[in-house]
Amino acid sequence: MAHRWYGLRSLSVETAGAGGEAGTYAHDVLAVVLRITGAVPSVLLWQRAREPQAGRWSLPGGRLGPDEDVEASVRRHLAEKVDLAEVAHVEQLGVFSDPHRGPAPRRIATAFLGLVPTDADPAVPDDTAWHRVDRLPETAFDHGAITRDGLDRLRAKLSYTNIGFALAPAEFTVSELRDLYAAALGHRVSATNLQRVLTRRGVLVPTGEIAASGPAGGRPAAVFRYSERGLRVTDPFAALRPPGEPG
Amino acid sequence: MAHRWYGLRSLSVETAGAGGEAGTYAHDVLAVVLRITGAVPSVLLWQRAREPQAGRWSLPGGRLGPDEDVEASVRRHLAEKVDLAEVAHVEQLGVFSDPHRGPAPRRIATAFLGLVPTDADPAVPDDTAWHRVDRLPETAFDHGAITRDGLDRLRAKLSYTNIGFALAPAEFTVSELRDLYAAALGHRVSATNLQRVLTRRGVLVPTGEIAASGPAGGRPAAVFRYSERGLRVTDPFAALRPPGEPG
DNA sequence: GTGGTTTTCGCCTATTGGTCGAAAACGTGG
DNA sequence: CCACGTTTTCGACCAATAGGCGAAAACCAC
Repeated sequence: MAHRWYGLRSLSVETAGAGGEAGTYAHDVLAVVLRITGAVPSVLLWQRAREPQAGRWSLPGGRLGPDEDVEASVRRHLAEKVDLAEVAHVEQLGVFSDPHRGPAPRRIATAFLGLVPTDADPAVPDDTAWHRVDRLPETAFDHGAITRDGLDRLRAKLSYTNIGFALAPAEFTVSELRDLYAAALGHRVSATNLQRVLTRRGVLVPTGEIAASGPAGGRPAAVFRYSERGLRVTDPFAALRPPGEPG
Repeated sequence: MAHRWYGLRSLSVETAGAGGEAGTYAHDVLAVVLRITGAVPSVLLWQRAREPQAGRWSLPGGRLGPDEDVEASVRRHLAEKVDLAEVAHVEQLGVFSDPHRGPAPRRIATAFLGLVPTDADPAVPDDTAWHRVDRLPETAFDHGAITRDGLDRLRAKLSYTNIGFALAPAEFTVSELRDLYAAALGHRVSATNLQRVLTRRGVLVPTGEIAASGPAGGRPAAVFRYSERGLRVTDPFAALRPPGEPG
């Protein structure tokens, strides 16, 4: 029978060297913090000063503390690298647990995705910098793969949620938002379509203001904002919805 | 500065009682294994024989071993409760890490969703049984909430992926599939629409065979199967896709 | 064969998304 | 001050998807 261990205080009392008691593991939290810079997303990385992997770049994070859950922990560790108030959205990506994802002793990591609006440019410590995701430096451990997972998650959610609120400034024109989406998605985006889709879904609302016209002339653009500042799934998204309900 | 600990072999050498070395935690894997039984989904649970929470019902799972990642681990533990060959799909749900989700010493859990087709009726140990999700017994720890998370994930994915392949038999009629979807989603489903949507997406293909007609007469139904036995996202699902590409 | 039952298929409509081009509203330079 | 380029906005049109409904098809039982 299995599960005998459950509820036992200590199955094994041998001390497994410096790695902690057998069957327990250090648990880390990591954050893929993304921000649109110019025409591409960038990720927040810090450079390791010492072994292992000295000189390589790591995702922000740290060890899970005894009195916090993983989300509280990642927020605590993030606060050491950026102003938490600038991180507009945080969600869990998943667990990375390959026994050989780093040197012994083994570490388990729960990864998160964090998003920072373009108009925020938080100060960062000396060892920390934004790196374009299309030109990542040498990353430590599996942090490159985790970064790609985070970017994939962002791209997927841009199309069926209002997650753009966490990348955009509080107010913006449709053109600015188009550039933002194009940078995040990695392909051109139609401003016409973007505006229609997002307003029809109710995620974008006009403020009524008109932006000062750009440097090269042209018709001044209307100012919009996201109707909600928390994550919401907005796609109809459900073929086979309950009969009689609107799409 | 943070992250000093990273790379240090042992930050603290004090032994934190029976809970393992300070800063390390036992890591469990848990599985929400669902199967459509009759008109509602059921979840595989086993009844705890001893404290803590003796008599309550738990999700299958167990402790993460030193040489396996969480997915390998959950498969290994599941094999003690059901024939793994009957579990058609496994995916990660997320981490549950509330410091008070169970009695001390603290345990972290990575939860998975597992799906078993209706035509499989795997033998289970004496302490283990299927329970309708609308009539859950008293569950241990946070396993009730985790079960709900698993069910939510299944319902969401039914509408925009081919995940039904993991619930349905290898071959089936549209009516059987409609009943399956209705049970999983908890509301009526139109057979007309189900067939049209799933075939247009290419997830359902007719085998060419005709099922023996049912007990009450009626036109014999065509037999279908899923075109693919692995998970694939099938919804167009991307407003704002690259220009010039088909929807 | 007649009636009841179940499945299947063809129309019709509504909604969503994509493309295109015209009109609106600005600045600039002659 | 007026023609021109530029950018934004809006409407028209088209394609694809999804839902609803009812007729036709194919079976069983009597």
